[in-house]
Amino acid sequence: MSTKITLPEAAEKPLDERVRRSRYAVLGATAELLVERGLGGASVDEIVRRSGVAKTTIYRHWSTREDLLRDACRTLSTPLDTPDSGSLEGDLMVLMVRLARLLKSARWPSVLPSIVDAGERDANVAAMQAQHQAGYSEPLAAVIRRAMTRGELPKDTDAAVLVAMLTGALFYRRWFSREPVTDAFAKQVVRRALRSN
Amino acid sequence: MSTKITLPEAAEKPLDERVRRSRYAVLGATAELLVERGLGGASVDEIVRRSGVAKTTIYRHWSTREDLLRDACRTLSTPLDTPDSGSLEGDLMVLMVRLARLLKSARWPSVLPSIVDAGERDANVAAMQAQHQAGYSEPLAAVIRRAMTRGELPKDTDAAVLVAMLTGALFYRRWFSREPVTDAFAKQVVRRALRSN
DNA sequence: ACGATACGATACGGTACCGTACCGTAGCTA
DNA sequence: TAGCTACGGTACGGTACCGTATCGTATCGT
Repeated sequence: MSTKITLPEAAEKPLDERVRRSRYAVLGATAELLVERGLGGASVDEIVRRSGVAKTTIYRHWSTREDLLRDACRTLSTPLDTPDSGSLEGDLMVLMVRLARLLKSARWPSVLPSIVDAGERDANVAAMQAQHQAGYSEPLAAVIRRAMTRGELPKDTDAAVLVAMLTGALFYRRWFSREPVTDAFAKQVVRRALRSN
Repeated sequence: MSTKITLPEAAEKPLDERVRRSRYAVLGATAELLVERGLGGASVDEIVRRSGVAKTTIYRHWSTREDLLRDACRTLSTPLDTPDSGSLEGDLMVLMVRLARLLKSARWPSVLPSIVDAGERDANVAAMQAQHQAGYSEPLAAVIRRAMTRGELPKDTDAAVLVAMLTGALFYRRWFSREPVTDAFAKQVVRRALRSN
């Protein structure tokens, strides 16, 4: 009857040390493999080799390979918080430069194409990925909305269009044209997006 | 000594009818599979099943699976020509709407994520893909350059930035945010990109 | 009509992969 | 310290895949 946490059973158990170790090693190795070789390269046998954990044990913790990959993916994303520099241009500069750097260095971007590809033919993956993507576009949308209430942007501005142009420009360079994504480029995009608004 | 065509041996031979049929069937089935299931789904065995051509025969014409996939990919792209409506906005509207429709209907976009993913870990694929991508961005760049000589855009405009924002906005919606890519959206992007220039 | 050549069918070797069964052993917690 | 529980190793069944070998047959061009 304790009304502590009626949500899921978050951290209920003390948790056997061996379990903790195994899970940690497996998730770590899986994340590495995802980054290096994408979804297709993260085979269970390879995870066994790299983590040093027996296949039997892996299947004691995750009932299927996909379960494991899902869990491992969650460890890869880098959250993006919402700045408040006082001006729209300032906020966008910060966010876009941060995004540009994430695209060059972070682990998630190197897995993303696999996910997008899988999503092309699997609605569950697509939904999960779109939701994850929203985590990155939301800060941009937030500073844009704030600028609208401030009067920095016209009230009828379509935030989604602006977000697509900003984020899209970076993504386009990273994966499609394969040109470098520099800080300077990110800043140019912001300046052009804000011309006379 | 006939100076007809000194280039490669384009269409030199009469070509056995059986060969023509086999190649045609195999390339067709492969293209279908690429569109439906991506690179990974186009296995040789499946191509055999769908084309009705024996595996032996396939390997008589292509020495490896990758050779075959390369050939099949070439049949999938839809060329984009350069319009001349008289104004930059008109040209961009035409191009962007055309691109938006291609993204919804054409065959190539459904294979592209596979290619991008492969390119992430294979420089050859990456180069091929970037070159292919240039085929789509070049018309945009062309009308932009023309507008600069006309004085519709300042001389110091960076065409690459503009191209990335325009194309990127569409691609972003198609693959990352997974929101619809409508004609109206494409037009909004163009209008916003040209604000006060 | 005939000879060269392309074809189909089948079988195979080798690899990689997923997931399970079994069994003996190590390590944690109480 | 005693017993529960997680672990490692191996072996396995089943599938999918690539590419080759072999051999008899059909079809094309001349």
